[in-house]
Amino acid sequence: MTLPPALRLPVADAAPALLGHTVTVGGRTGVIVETEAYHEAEPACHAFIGRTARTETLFAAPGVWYVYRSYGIHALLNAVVETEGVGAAVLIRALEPLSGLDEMRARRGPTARTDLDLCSGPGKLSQALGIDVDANGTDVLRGAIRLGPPPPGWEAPDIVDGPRIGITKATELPWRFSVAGNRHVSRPRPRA
DNA sequence: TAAACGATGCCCT
DNA sequence: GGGCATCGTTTAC
Repeated sequence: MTLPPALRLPVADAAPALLGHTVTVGGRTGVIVETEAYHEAEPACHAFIGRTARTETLFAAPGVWYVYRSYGIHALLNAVVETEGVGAAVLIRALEPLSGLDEMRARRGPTARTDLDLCSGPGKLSQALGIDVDANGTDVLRGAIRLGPPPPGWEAPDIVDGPRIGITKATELPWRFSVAGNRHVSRPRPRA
């Protein structure tokens, strides 16, 4: 296994390039259909304040996960990108479930009414796959959470961009990317 | 030691 | 489509 080249791109290019890649935990796999880019130069990124105990992972070499807790409840999964010493990461916002659907349903519980609810949000996909903050800093190729290339037959999708979700700063940047028309994105039709 | 704050999700209309 | 619950972590005193 070799590191996906997308992880070494500038983050605004890495985020759309990661669409179509797979994330696997145990026997559960999903295809990335929605991402957001975060970079230390803009204030919405955790790395904007510099290196702290919390943000240290963001400055690592590409090839590790940055996992943190949001709203005291949800674990959010990011792939660290660019180069060592630069705080940049791609937030994985939604997956299209590919295998291990039964266990995803069991982990999500009865609130997931349909399979569209399994991984259609950054907190949801972490719960469905079993990702927690103890995976922060782990390797994307050798750790418990595996990043893989797009599955056979996957074709380069049409990509829609728009403003990022749930932030109050730098909202003018069109750094949210999703697969056009995919039903598993967390908020369809980002620009209407 | 204490207060504020979310890179959200869920339930209700 | 919109409003609110929720609680660990961070940051300030």
